Amino acid sequence: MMRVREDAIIIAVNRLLAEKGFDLMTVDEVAAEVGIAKASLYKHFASKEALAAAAMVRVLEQALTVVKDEEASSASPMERLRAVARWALHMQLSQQMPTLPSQNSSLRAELMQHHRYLDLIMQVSEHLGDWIVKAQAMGHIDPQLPPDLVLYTIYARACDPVPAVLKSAGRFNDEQIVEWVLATCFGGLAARSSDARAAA
Amino acid sequence: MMRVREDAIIIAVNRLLAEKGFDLMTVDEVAAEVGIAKASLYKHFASKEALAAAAMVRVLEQALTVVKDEEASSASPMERLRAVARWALHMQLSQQMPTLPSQNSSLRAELMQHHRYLDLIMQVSEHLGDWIVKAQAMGHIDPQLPPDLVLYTIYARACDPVPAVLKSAGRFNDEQIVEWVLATCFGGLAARSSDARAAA
DNA sequence: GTCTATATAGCGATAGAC
DNA sequence: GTCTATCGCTATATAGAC
Repeated sequence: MMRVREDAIIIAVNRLLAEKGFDLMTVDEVAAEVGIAKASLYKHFASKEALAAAAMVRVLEQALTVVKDEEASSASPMERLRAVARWALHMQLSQQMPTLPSQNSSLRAELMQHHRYLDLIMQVSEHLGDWIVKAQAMGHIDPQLPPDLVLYTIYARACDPVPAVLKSAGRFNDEQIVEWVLATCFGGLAARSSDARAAA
Repeated sequence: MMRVREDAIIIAVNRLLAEKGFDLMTVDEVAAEVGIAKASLYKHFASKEALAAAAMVRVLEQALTVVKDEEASSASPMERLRAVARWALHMQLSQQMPTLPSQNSSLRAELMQHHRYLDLIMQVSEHLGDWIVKAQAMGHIDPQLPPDLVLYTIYARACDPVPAVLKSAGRFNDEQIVEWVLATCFGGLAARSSDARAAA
């Protein structure tokens, strides 16, 4: 019962974080969206930062599910990385990816003490990191790039501003935007030899 | 005299925007950094949004200078694009690139009415857009990518979170970080045929 | 646990003297 | 134009009744 209510709260927080971000989201809005009083909210979560942390935990749990589904598939490490990046881009375009400002120190402090958050980040990172080194060994990911750089670059797709800008331009639908951004992320802006063949 | 004072204000705003972002920057901090009273600040700029707009105009003027320097050089369109992206990454890493939240509506509304800001954005975009189509015609930039996608992807390097994360990891210096991020932006994460040769 | 009502504080912006 | 002092508002968080 209490769990159901808290789920509703987290879903509302998630939506508002995706829509306006942490700084512009107000606790009053969250309470209004859930349909309860603000004081009741604070019976479930100690602070605004705790609300954001709970939303991040939720999306990381979803991410871990996606990761484990890929792990159980027959896809190659490179294909798995693309699949996770594709999922993150879809989440972002459908306003379901909460984005937190990396600059807000009070929020960072709370997240760094949130054990479940840290544990989930570590679990996801370990799976992705494993895929990255394997994909590099197979020659699918550039073996000269530091694995951390590859990992952060994929993580950054979750808060990439390009999809939203492309969407507001209105010339592409969500599927097309995701594929374009994936193409620039993994393929780069520069032409490849295969591009020359395709263009010819 | 008034111009000198306003320059000092804009420089302070620029630094604070780069450090904490618009929402966490307070007008009191700006006044303290400049060394004047807050009320005096408001004699020069009508609002906090106007302060941010002035900082954006300043950095866009610098960007336009970089663009025109490249235009006057003998570099190829592709090399010019790389050079501008490199400049933006250096500005970001040295805490001189003001980053504005795309979600803040009051700020967006003010910027969309700021003629000089819009004019500068347009000028820079026209130069970059010209280079992009030329680089595509020369086969240096993937001709299958929409030019707008390429433009936004390059603009996004100015607020890419990856450089700061790599820097905080502490394993690379600024020069190396810039080159790694440029490599992923233009070359992509996936291996190229030339990578296979280099790795062998 | 839920509510109404309120405490507390920070911030953007202004008044008014000099 | 600069200052001190303050207004007015909003937002986080809490008190206390039910």
